[in-house]
Amino acid sequence: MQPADENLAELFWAVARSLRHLTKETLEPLHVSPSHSRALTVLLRHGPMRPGALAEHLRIAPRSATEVVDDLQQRGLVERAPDPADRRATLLHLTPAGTAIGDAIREARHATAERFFAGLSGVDRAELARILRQLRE
Amino acid sequence: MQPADENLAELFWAVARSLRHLTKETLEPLHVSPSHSRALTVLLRHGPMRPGALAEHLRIAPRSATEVVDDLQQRGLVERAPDPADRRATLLHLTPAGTAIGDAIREARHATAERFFAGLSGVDRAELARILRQLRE
DNA sequence: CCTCATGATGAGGTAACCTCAGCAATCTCC
DNA sequence: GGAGATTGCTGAGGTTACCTCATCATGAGG
Repeated sequence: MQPADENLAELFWAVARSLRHLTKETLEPLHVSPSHSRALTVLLRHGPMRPGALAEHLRIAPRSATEVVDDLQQRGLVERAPDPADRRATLLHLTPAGTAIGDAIREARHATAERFFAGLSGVDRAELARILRQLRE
Repeated sequence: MQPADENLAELFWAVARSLRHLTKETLEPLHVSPSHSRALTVLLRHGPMRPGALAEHLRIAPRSATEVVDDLQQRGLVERAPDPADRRATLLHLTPAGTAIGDAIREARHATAERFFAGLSGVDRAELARILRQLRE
């Protein structure tokens, strides 16, 4: 029964690919790249934070977060403010425009998930969630 | 019950991330990048083909396939031969070294899948496969 | 107050893609 | 049996999303 496992992994990646494409499609009209949308989502969810913390959330190097923030700031979606607790640090916070886009991203993602998993029965969704949760450990 | 769907997508991505990391780890000792390993796998599976066909399999632009082939050829894993059927075209085929690495990749992938899905019962694996197949349409 | 750690960033690099342009070879169709 | 469009590959050059290493200011502990 070994070969089934390789197929399971392949199946998984095939599904991941569709979901990624669908998500990308949904996010396209908002004109945000995947990496930017991830950053905005983190900031929306967890509130103002330092670039270093953002990097941790995104699992990228601190230097790379700087770059993402540069882009986002240039587009007027986030702002850098001095951190009152530490004069080396800066605090990132969303501008109103950034919050708006963040909300739109959240909604778009939600709609995508809805559409993607629509073919599944309620029972199957629950099953899938249970199994995935187990795989995540 | 809407929010469950967003969680489902997130869960899915979390699991995808673990699987990707595990796979990367397993493939590391072979010193092949993900994109190279994908190309080798395709060639191993489907035999000699033109760069254009390889590009289709990998879902990348033909020009990008040329690049992958350049790297692989430089490492002595694939060779370009003229296509007897069309003098514009070239046929790619694996060298013995390329075949060896391809086999090693296949085995490593298999072992990874085995390890990753080991925590699931046989029933759950079947369930997961069934649901994923449905999502893939 | 000196040393070492930490937060951010400048400089420069890489992998894996892309488009566009150009050159052969082939195919189409009159 | 060409003229013209099409196909197959690749050179040139660009983009995205990362990376490491060096630098500079600030902060914390002996």
